[in-house]
Amino acid sequence: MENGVKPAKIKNIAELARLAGVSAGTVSRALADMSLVNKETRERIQALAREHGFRPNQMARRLRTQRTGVIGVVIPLGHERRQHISDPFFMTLFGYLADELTESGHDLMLSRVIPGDDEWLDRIVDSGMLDGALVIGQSDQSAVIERVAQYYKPLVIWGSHREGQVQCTVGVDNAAGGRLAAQRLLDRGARRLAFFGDTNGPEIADRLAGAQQAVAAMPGATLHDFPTHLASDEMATQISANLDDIGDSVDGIVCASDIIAMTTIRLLHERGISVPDRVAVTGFDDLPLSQRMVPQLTTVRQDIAAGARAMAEALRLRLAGKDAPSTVMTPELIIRESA
Amino acid sequence: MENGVKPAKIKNIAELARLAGVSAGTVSRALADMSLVNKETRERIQALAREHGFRPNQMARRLRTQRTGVIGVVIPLGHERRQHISDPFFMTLFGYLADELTESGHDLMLSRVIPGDDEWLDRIVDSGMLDGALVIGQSDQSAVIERVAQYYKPLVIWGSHREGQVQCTVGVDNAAGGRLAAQRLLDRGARRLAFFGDTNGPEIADRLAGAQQAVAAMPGATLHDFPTHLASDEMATQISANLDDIGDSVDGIVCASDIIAMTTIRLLHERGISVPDRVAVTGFDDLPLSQRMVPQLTTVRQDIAAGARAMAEALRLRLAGKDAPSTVMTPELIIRESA
DNA sequence: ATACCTGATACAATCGTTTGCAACAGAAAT
DNA sequence: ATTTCTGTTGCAAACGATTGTATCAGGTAT
Repeated sequence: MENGVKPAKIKNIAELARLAGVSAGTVSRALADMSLVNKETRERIQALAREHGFRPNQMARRLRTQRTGVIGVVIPLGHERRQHISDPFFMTLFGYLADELTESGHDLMLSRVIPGDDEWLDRIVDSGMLDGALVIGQSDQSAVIERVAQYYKPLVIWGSHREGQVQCTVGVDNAAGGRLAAQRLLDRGARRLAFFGDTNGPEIADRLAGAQQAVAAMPGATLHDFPTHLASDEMATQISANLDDIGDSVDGIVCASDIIAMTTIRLLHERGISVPDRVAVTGFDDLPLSQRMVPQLTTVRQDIAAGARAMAEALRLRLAGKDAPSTVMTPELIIRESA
Repeated sequence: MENGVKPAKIKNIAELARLAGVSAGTVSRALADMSLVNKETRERIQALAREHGFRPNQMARRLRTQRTGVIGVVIPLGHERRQHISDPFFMTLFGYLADELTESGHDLMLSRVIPGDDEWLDRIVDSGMLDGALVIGQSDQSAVIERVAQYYKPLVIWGSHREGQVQCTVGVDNAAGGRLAAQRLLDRGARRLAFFGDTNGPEIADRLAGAQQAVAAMPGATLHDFPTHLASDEMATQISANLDDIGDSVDGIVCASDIIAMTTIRLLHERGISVPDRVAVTGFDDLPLSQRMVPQLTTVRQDIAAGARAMAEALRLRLAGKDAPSTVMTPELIIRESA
């Protein structure tokens, strides 16, 4: 090696075995550092492997052992085809999940799915290349997820928990969150509220329902909801249209996400409408950046890091064959400047 | 099926073959929809597979075909151990990459690596489970990357291009970017500049170098650089310290990233220092959120989406055995409100 | 009647590991 | 001198697909 000449590339255990003058089985055991093989042989083989830069083929290993060490992360884009993976909420959650799971030696595989039929999730969990799967957001695919959850255990979902559900979910109480946001606006004296969000999935629908409850309990208060897409390019034009529609008739806006809130505030600012004085705005998520903007966002906090931890923990339990219940986290109102 | 009874689970091609009364090979070809097998047989087998929810094992398939359809995405955290995957710039780039590559049928596997030795990248590309790899950021690992790039072709790096480099990089001209940012501040009349960023990796070092060039060309202007970590929790306290250090002696700050700029502006705001009137601030990256904040960020745009496209394209070429050169993109100054 | 296609299917090798079981040498116990 | 361990190693069967080659029946050309 001193002259820098690379030894010929070893491509499998058999070749290394021949080189070492032992059998393939012994090499396999030696590389796994099993005490079954003599310490000297073991070290000799390991040294040889290192010298030749040999690493056992993972595909073969996984085929044989029937486990992959890979966790699938899936985002179903059922009702929102144009949404991208680059959506900040998803990316943030994904980042924390990655931090959690790579810590415990797993790899993450990302799949973005546009459900074309009812089999998309089956295809993923039956592909034979995953030890478990995480689904981010139920979109409008709750039924499919529920069906798969009945036969595939190592599956954890980010989303809303419903009574009698088989699927193991992690998420905040979205109705409570919606209530908190609307209540905050009402407490500030706002009475004519609007809701910006796409209610096709259960999560946002719950947030709207919560907001409606709060408004119903306050005599004289009204709430009007405006469908608002999440795909970033459409969002701005749609919110613009919403604001034109509203004119001066609204004094508080419950936004279904921080991104929507951020865009809304930006557009209000452009129209010379001051936030929170003329119109108060609440977000939902408490993304890291919502405290970095001006004005800082009053929002309903989902503790994304804690959520990721809960998902990882539930998955670990389920991978070990144990059962893990759903986690419903309590949302927290973070009062900053926008409402 | 009308009574909802699930047929017994088929677990491999051989069983399905027995059930269909044909050989395993025929089933394999039928599922691949090859015209070699009779149309009727083919459809019968496909129907049978669908009915039993059978899907071929991907591990076996990949072992046999020697290709995996998986692209590895690696972030080396050499000089910045505390940085998380959840870093917004990385997540944004990763999102676009995912959009690009899932489009062409690839899956993405994420690995976060804290280089403990010089073999971390070898381990990844030799693992036998990847068709190719993307490395995000060179950190202080340029030498390792360069060595691996010499023998492993389907490898594309996000980072700085240096003369004579073997590795295929995609990235902006960081020195030019640094120059643009500093020049903008000088053009507004600022003369006592500061640079916030961690110059251990080549990218940020280049940005600083560019800024220094611009300042050197302007008589009477000065530039002082302050090391600033990227890990989000440390960043704020460190910037705070920087600002204390600076006092009133600075009228323009070149920040090495949008996140640093955003945090800096926030902290200036808290101290009652108006941006851009008292101190002008530039960012770097042009993350989607930098136009959503108030004040909107004046920043040096790296077209992350275009970068992702270039990386995907270079990788596709290299997967096909062709050669692909490095791409150096021209940074663009985006003038908004902060400077 | 023989030779020659052609379309469809079966056979068997292969990908590179892991792992239960057999084998074997040398030492200790009888 | 035979038996019984004990510590190592080799052998060979999985794992579940893909794919080049052989086979074979039926039809057409000679």
